[in-house]
Formats: sequence, C-alpha cells, structure tokens
Amino acid sequence: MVRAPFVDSNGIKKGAWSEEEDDKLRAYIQRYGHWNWRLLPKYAGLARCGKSCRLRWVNYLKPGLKKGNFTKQEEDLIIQLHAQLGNKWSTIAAKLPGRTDNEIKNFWHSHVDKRSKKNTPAKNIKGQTSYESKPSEITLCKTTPNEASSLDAIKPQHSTPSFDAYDPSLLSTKEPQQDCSYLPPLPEEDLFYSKFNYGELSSLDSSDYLSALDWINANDDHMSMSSDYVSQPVQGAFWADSFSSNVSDSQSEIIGYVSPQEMGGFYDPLLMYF
DNA sequence: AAGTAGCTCAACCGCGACGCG
DNA sequence: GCGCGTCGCGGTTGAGCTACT
Repeated sequence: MVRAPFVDSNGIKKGAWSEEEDDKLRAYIQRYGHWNWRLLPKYAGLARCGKSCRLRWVNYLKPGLKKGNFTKQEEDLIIQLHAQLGNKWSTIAAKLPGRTDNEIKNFWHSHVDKRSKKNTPAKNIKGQTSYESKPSEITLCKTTPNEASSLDAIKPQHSTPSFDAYDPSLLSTKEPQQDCSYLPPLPEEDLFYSKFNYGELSSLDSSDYLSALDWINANDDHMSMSSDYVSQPVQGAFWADSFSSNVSDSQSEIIGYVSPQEMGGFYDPLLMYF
C-alpha cells in the first residue's frame, strides 16, 4: 500500500521502510534521541533523508502509538475539534493520545469528510460501525495540568526538546523487544546520552553536565533498564563496529555520507557540542 | 473469474515558523 | 534586520486491498 522503495539521484532511499530500517531508526532514537533530524540518518546508518526519518518515527515507530480503528468517542472528538480548529491536525492529534496528525487527517478524509457529505453513519473498512470501547472507558480532551502533561509525554511540544524516547515508562511499555543486535554496547559514560538528548546537551554548561551525571547516578534503576535494554556484550567500539558494520554497504552509496572510518573510526555526536 | 472503481494509509512534497549567528 | 538551517504542519500522491459489476 506504500510506494515501492527506490533510490533517488542523490542516493537517498525513498518509499516503503524495511523492517531493518525501522529497527535501526527505533534503536538509534531510543538510545540517542532525535537531536538533529537532518544528521540523524547518517549516524543511524540510514540512507534516508531526515524528514523521512522523522515522519517514520512520529507516525509509526514512536512508543505509545495506537493502531487500529478509531473509536466512536475518538471520532466524535475529532469532529468536535475540527469544527473548532479546522484542519489543525497536529492540534487535534494532541488531544487524542496515541494518535498522529497523519492518522487523523487520513481518517477525516476517508471517513468523516465523506460521511458529513453523505450524512450517513460512520463505517469502518469492513463496513461495520466502529465502536471499540464503552463511552466510560475513554476520557479525552481534558485540560487539567496533570492531564496535559500526560498528553505532552505522548506529543511533545514544538519548543521543548523531545524526551519521549527516554521515558523509562514508555520504554517499558514498548512493543515486544525488537532486535537490537546491531545496537552497540553502552560504555558507562554513554548512559548519559540515553537520558539527555543533544538538543538539551547543547544548552548545558559544564555544571549542568555534572548535574546531569548526578541525575544519572541518582537514577540507577532507570539506567539499569537502559542497560538491560541494550544487553549486548561489549564487542568493540560503538560507531566503528556495530552501526557501521551493518550499514557500510548502503552508506557507501550515499553522496556526502562520511563513514565512521573516514571520521577516524569513531563517531561521537557530542563532539559537536562540547 | 476477470475487470474496474473506490478506499485506505504510509510516505512524499512544499511551505511557513522558528531559532541562531 | 537578514540569511541560513532545521523542524513541523498540512496537502497530496500512489500502491495495494476490497467491493462491486
């Protein structure tokens, strides 16, 4: 149902994502965050543009996303919010935990829009009215601070660095353990990366950095989760071995791509900030 | 059974907003 | 204020699936 994969004139792969690409992107972001979408594919070993990576993460790979039909309550809420906000899909999506703007937009165009024109009951793909949960089972569009913050955990605000990938609770509710075989082991000091993305790091001074390390020391349980998550035994340098060994073939075809070997056999994105 | 029209949804594209030097 | 780079949003596309003829 998606475009067939192909490589454009710049060596950038487009079209449907493979499982391997998904794994690479998921593993990279869960470990390092999306500190820079444009550069991320290079470091993650993906022959994709940053935009494509972002879209794939936001709409498909991000933890906490719902899949499947919209409930009647969700549908009603979408209709209500659309009446208030118009085509502000991202704003509407922020009120529907686990739903993406793209999903809501598609839903609107394929279901609600047509139904409003025809004024007929909503039908799902199978031609059945979509009721998946009792009204009491779902509470949406609340605006108390606590609830807002819980929504924020799913849909980070534009102006704040994204921490969602590091939330241990989200990690703990992730889908069945994906294959992280290409994920390199974390040196102890790398645990820092798992909690603080580079957007944040860029604004840290040295005292903040030490505070961050203090935070890590004070949250050993979370860190141990990260360690469990990345359970591969130490076999070599992170950037030189694990990612590059899996992606060297595809990367070698990317124009402008600089391999870890060319960078001296080691990639440390933090070097750009410290 | 074969052909076709309609539908779905992942992915792409273009543009505006924003931040930074 | 200006230019540049990056991000996110909204509109659009198109391949695969399903229903209909």
